Amino acid sequence: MNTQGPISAAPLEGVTLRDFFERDAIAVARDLLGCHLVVNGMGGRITETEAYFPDDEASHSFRGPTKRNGAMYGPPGNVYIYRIYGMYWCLNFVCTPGSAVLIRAIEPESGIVEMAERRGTDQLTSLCSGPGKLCQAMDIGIAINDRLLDREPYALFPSSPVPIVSGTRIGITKNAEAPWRFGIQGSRYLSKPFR
DNA sequence: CGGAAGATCCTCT
DNA sequence: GAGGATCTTCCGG
Repeated sequence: MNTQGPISAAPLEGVTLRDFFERDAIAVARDLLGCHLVVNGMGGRITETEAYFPDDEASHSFRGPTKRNGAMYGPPGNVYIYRIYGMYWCLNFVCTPGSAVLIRAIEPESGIVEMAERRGTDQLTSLCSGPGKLCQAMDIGIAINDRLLDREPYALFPSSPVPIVSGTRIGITKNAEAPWRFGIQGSRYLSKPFR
């Protein structure tokens, strides 16, 4: 676990929540790997992320602000949650306006029993190994959209650098060749292996 | 105002 | 690996 404080309170060498997120989404997506995310007492170590940009056809912000993506234009460190395919939720952290990092997978650490219940499985590697799965496990939905990460029910803790692998993003058709998916090398807790 | 697409997941085969 | 579930959002007409 972390021996430092939350990113908001006891930053990595004096880095505030804003300083951490007010950067290029690729840098943030890489630096988030290994960090510990806890929501409502549930969560773990972030193992997989993806970066999205305003001039990126695959991004919800590509055509500017809408009712759905409003939270993407909130302050750095804001949370953007949206429904996908009519049945799952996805969790994002806002960087610069219209840029965000999709949290795609987590290695379960806290609240495992409750997460397993919500997911209907005891398989540790299946609890949070996908953007929809981790929201279901951690009870993340629109009720906690558009909030800052340094406030309840969120808590984010820093990490030392981890070995990183990258690849193309999952499930998109536009701008599909951009290598903006990142993961912890060798992790068993990914939505899909990197090749 | 209709319709197609969608940053997914599960269950088969 | 393919197909279905499920429904909101947003774009085009």
